[in-house]
Amino acid sequence: MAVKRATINDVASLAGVSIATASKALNGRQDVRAATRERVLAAAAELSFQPNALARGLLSGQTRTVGLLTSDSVGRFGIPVLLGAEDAFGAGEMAVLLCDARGDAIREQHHIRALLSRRVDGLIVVGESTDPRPSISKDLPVPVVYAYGPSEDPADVSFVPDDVGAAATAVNHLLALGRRRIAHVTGPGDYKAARDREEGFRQALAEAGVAQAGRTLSGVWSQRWGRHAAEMLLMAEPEIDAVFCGSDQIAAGFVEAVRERGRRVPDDVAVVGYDNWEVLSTETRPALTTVDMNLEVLGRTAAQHLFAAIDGKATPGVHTLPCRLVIRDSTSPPGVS
Amino acid sequence: MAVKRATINDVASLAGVSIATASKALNGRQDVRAATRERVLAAAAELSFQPNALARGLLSGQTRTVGLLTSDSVGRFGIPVLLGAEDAFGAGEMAVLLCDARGDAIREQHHIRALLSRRVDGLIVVGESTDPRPSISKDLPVPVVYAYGPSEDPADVSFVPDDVGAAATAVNHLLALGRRRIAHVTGPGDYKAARDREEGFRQALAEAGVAQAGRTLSGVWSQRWGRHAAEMLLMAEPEIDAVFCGSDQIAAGFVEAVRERGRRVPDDVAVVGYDNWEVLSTETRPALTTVDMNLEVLGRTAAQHLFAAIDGKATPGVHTLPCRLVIRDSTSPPGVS
DNA sequence: CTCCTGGACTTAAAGGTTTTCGGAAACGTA
DNA sequence: TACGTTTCCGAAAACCTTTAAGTCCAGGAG
Repeated sequence: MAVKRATINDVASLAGVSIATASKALNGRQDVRAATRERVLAAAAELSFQPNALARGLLSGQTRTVGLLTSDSVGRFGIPVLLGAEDAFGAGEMAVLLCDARGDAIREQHHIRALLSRRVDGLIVVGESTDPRPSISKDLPVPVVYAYGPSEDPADVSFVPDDVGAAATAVNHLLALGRRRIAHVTGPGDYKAARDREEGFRQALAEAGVAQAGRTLSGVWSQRWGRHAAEMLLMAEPEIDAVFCGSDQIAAGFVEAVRERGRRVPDDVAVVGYDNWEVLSTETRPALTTVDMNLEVLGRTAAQHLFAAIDGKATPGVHTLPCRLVIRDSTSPPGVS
Repeated sequence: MAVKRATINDVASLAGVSIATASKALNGRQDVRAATRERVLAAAAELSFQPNALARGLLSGQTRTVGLLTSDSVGRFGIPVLLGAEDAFGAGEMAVLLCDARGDAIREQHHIRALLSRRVDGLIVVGESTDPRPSISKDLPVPVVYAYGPSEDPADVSFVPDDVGAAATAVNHLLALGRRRIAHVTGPGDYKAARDREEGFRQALAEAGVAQAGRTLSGVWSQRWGRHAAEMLLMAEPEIDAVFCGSDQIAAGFVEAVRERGRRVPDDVAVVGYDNWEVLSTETRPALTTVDMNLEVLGRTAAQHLFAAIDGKATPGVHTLPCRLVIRDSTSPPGVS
């Protein structure tokens, strides 16, 4: 805790010039003599002057601040997006105002008003799932970009991971390894993520002319369900040689149960997960081949697009961003290719 | 995207009063007639007027905004603290400006300047570990509170979890269950967290007059190390009946290896973890008894204390906050008390 | 010598809000 | 009527910065 903050007035006094000249010198404008500029800069340094962003914003109408509205406190998906966004912004001179609505629409409205009153230049809305969510863009004086969870309104700008494509890629990887009896274990069917991933799974199999092994098993996003599903599956369809799981949690439970049953991963059953949640995917035995949704990239892209929108150049629609298959030992053991 | 923002001037015009009167009406001040206030409020609602926080802040010198400076992008510890802080702030009308320094001192300085130029009312610094970190409070015009990772300067205000006390509580829990051959497996010794937890472990054993089973095993914070340690320990000290692990990751690996060796948890070996990282602690078999550091509470407390500091009433020093032992089946199976 | 040009600097306004202070009207009292 | 008091409202300053417009002066052209 130190002294009073210096204003440009103090700087100008100390340098013996008017505030206008001080402003010009500090902002690198033209009509100021080199010697004068030196004096002003020295004075500013001496007083450790920091221009008041409030006054500046009041005048320019731009705060160089964006609001980030999230709904999933737990942050499993929101946090990477947030980091990516913060990354893109931090590179420049933007700042991020963070708000967590805790899934409550009232609280969300409250936060939106607070952000607007702070005159943010734009808004990023991070969903807690890939299911479309109600739009908030109507009647807002600033542009909005949706990340991970898209807006229901196609006129809005949304960025989502390509779950369908990534699932297909994962299955193609299994097919390329020669697996032909591939099962699917996933989360609740009321998640769009579960439905999309199943669709990608089906598409890839259909394209290859391979039949699905057993029926899709829908449960919850937990290791427990993964274990349970593995036991059921090994009982009902003992000949399966691969499984595509809808999440790393499910996959982690699955490989554990497979091991306990005395079957080998990947030799007997290859397993692919989803999310690349490192604490799970790299710590299972064997480590999981899994889909990384590139959420940081998604967040960064959303942020960059928000810049464009602020500058008036928005490209509406739901943009799907590619995911990336991370190949580890659960499909392709070391030394085998 | 909608129309121009209304100013208090527009509201005043519409209501047929001066801006001074409009301001007083909107802020619930005294000397304005009830009928006039009604008119102003109606006008404000009609124009959906939002006072410009910049102008207000410029005048009052208070932005009702705080900066949150974090160093651990991955967010294992920072995020709950952040959420707690956001919670405490959000209840009022505060907003949080989030900055991630990525562990880089230069970037940190950069962020501090940016936050100061935005005239934040205070700063919360979230550490990535409980190891003391360099102070940034010198010569800052706003109060600073450190959360999770304390400042090196004892004149600063820091809030940290009580690792020593929590470890002792965990061990006392094991002692109360009748265990007497208790081992300790933890992370790298250059982490203060590892040293503190070991100290609590030792204190509790000493107080009970019980000897430690084997030597403390220091490794890394991973499941792999937990499994490895379990194998070594079961070999070297087969008579152990309990283990206190320095993290849930280690504990998760530990119980897994114990199970594989055919020993039962908790019947043969009781296991306590640390962190209450739910994806691990509730999904192991059996679910882990573990220490919850109450990080949300810690964040909330830090935020509340920052309020106090902004109002001029700071209480310097390192404040330790109690943790909470979450008892699950890895020490106390269902049906047994 | 006058006029113009251009450089270096200053004055003043603007941005939106709060707050102090003064003014005016209404009313009661002497 | 004159005056004091209360109640309500408006004018203007203040917060800090940027910028358009204006001032002043030296020097060059005519």
